[in-house]
Amino acid sequence: MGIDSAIKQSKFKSSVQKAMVNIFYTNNWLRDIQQPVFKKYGILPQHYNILRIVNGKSPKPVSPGEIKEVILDKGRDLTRLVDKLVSLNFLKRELCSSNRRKMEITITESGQKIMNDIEQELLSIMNKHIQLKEEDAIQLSNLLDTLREG
Amino acid sequence: MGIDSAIKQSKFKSSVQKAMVNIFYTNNWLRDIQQPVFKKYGILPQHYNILRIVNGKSPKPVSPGEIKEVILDKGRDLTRLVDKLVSLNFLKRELCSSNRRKMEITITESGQKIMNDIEQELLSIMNKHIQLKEEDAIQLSNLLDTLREG
DNA sequence: GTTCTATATTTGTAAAAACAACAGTTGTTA
DNA sequence: TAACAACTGTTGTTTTTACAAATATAGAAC
Repeated sequence: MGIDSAIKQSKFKSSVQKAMVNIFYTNNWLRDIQQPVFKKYGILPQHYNILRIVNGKSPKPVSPGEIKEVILDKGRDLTRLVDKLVSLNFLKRELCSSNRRKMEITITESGQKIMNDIEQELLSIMNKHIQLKEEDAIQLSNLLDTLREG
Repeated sequence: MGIDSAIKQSKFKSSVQKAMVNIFYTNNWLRDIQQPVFKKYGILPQHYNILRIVNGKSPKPVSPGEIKEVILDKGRDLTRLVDKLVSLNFLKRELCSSNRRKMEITITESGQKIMNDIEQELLSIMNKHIQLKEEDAIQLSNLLDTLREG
């Protein structure tokens, strides 16, 4: 369903305006599809995002500041997001010995396991809902990059 | 900046995966640009969204249920979002006389004024940050529509 | 008219996000 | 080495969201 009929609006101020609304709408659409997976594992998308970042550097430790740099949704409350993952035993948090302002965050075995499980489920559910040709996906990504170049 | 360097990740499972991450990232990027405008007027994007919907039908009244159908971010707490707009005197809420389960929501003059003011500021700030060719914007929108067709 | 189901919105509550203020550590410089 | 600024992360508070349960009306079946 095109964006026009999805939100029952046929007039946009411009094509750029329309594309922007479409990005918001598609973002929410994707989020709603993924939500059940995260819910099943009792965490939020942001938690998963953090697990991926820490896992990506494993076995090297990562600090909250380094996570903040690359996390998709900036400006989140890292401390309490990590708190939860620590309490679930998916992450470990220790004081950095060389710089005692920093924390060293590492992923645990069960953290890696749950991350892989979620990743598989996400891929599977996405494959069910999205049929986008390779070339279209590449072009979409390029256009989004272009949009942000301004 | 391409999505790869923006989130410092060079490996994606697939082009579709990469495009999805790019949608999330771009969505947040857009939201962060618009945020100061909404903040200046003391409301949230969702409030603005509601104002636009009600204004679009004006002078015909709209019910919460009808708003829910077309709002960009579904499943929000319409009642309390409208509460705030009513308390700010941007919307009026009255019982529908023919169906007393329904509420009739209409926009006030100051609601229309603030909506137009915000719209202008958003267009202006977006023009500053986004330079996307007409044809690219159209194609982007089409690709997003295609993605959701699955 | 009574009961049952569907509709339309509101309320209660716990979780999460936003935002600012805070505290400890390090580096610099006089 | 004392004073001060910059860095790193945490805490406190208020607002918003998510989700389930509740209210109230309407329409249908009997």
